[in-house]
Amino acid sequence: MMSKMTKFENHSIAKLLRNVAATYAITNPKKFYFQMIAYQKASDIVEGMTVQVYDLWKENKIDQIPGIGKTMQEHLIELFTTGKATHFENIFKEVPESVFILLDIPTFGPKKAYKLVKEFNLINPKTVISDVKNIAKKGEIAKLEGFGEKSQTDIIRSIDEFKKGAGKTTRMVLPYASEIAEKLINYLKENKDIKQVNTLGSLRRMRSTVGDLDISVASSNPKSAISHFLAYPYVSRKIEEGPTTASVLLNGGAQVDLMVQPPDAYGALLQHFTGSKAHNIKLREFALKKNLSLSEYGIRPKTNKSNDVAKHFDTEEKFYNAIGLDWIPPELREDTGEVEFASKHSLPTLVELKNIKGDLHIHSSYPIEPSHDMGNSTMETMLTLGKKLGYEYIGFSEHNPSSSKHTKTQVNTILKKRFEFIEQLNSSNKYIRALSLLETDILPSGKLAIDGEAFDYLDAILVSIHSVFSMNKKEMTKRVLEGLSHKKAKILTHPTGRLLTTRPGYELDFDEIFTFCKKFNKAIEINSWPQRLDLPDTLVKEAISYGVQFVINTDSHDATHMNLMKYGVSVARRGWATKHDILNTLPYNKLIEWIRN
DNA sequence: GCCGTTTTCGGCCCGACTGTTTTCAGTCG
Repeated sequence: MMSKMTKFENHSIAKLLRNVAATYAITNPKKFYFQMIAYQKASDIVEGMTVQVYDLWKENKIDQIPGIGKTMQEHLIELFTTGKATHFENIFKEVPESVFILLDIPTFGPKKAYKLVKEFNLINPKTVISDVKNIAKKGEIAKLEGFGEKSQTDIIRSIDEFKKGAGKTTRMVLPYASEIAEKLINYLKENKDIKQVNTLGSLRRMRSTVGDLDISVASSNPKSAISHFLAYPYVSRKIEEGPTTASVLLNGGAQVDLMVQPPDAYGALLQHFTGSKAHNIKLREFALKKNLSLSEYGIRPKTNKSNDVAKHFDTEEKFYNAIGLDWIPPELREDTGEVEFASKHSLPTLVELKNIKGDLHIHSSYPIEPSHDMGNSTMETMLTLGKKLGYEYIGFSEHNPSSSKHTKTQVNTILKKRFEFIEQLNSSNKYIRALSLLETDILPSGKLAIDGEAFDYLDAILVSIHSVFSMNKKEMTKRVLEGLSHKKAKILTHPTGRLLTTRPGYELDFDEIFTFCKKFNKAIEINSWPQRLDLPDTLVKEAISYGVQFVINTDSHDATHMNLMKYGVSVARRGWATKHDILNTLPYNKLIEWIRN
């Protein structure tokens, strides 16, 4: 089962499309130049999607992916239907499979990979990587035209680093990347020549996972800024160094790219390296229609003479305004319509961390004898921190008491005692309200893990899937909707069940889920836990189009986790959510109306 | 191969850095 699933996952489809582009690059790059670009672009798009192309096809929505036109759709449909795409198989005949294996190694592109495979006849895909390394060690590669001693040692090092896991496809979860970046930024700020430091790239756009760390620096003395950067104690190796850029590998394996510009031209730099690539291409095409050419240096008129000096901008706002656009929040820069909205001055006002008035998914250390993991911090500690964060309410949502280890009467007794304890907390604390909630398992049957009297001690429940992930889409959707049907079930937590970099998620029919939630006034959770960030941003955007509302929660199991809220907010922002889409931006009296109705 | 506020034909973002060259090709973002 797994092998078939894997074959149709986005990552595999992206790799397939990338291989098509590579084949064109090898066989006839002049004739197939624009096909090559089109396939590479399509590959990037698929790699970045959080919805599965395969699912879109099953829902008859495969024609809704920008960058994948009629021809590619036909090939993919053939692939999904029959297991192979004839056109792709035919063109792959021109290139040994081992070439595609080498493409996963950083610094290996189509030309280099093909040349090595061809010259040394390395046609075994299972051994090709070690074969290349052995040949390099023997000194054979340096003898080839276009290669030399330096590139030969670079090849050996690239392979070694790749084997250690520093590949093109390894990504870090956002909060982890943010932490590494913050340390580096604090270090960079120690230098007098560095006026301003920013995160760029997917880190600034707050994507759920981040590949390289991109950092920009405003400085009138780039040389000093770059040498300070290269002297960072945690650098394991310099990758490259130029007058305005430098790249290094850190000890932990993360790559950092640094860009420097003087303060008066800093706006264009920020814009360019924040990306995304697709956003920048859209932006430049938009500007070209106004006869303007954009680059990381600024804006110049599009003429045949290349000696025009680019007009500089100190801020990003001025850069966007100069081409007739409103400033676009980084989270929206994915080429999903933001340029059109900015040109019509109709971008949404995105929800912000400061709009959040409470957190409804908190696991305290209250002895509830739960079915799953329990929290580390007391309710009192978490309420105190909640007040510090400016919250009006905290919802305690421990896992339901384990049903295998307790009788119904015991469960009722535990929940009753907990309810009285929470009431007592509320009577002695007028600054922040505590709600009695419960993260309740939806059992494979669709039944909830508690019933009857237990509900009398709960303001509402959050429902979730914690077992038997392998059900098919239809069964799983039925299971979730049945659980969500209970009058007190108000929030569906971490709806896809994905764990970033670990496991995909279970299958759900989100058309049905969203329609149901809208009809019965149920909310969907945006879970801020670093490995979850679930519901994913693209599904958030889709849910909003159904009119579904959200609650952004941290799923804290410790008081320190309560600070993760900003990452959940970033998911909402990437899904184009305003504060009106987020229920826990409501003040307590409004929120409790929704909870109780 | 994709796409549409000059277009269903005729365009397709813009530049940095490295290594191998002696003016450029390859890779990357």
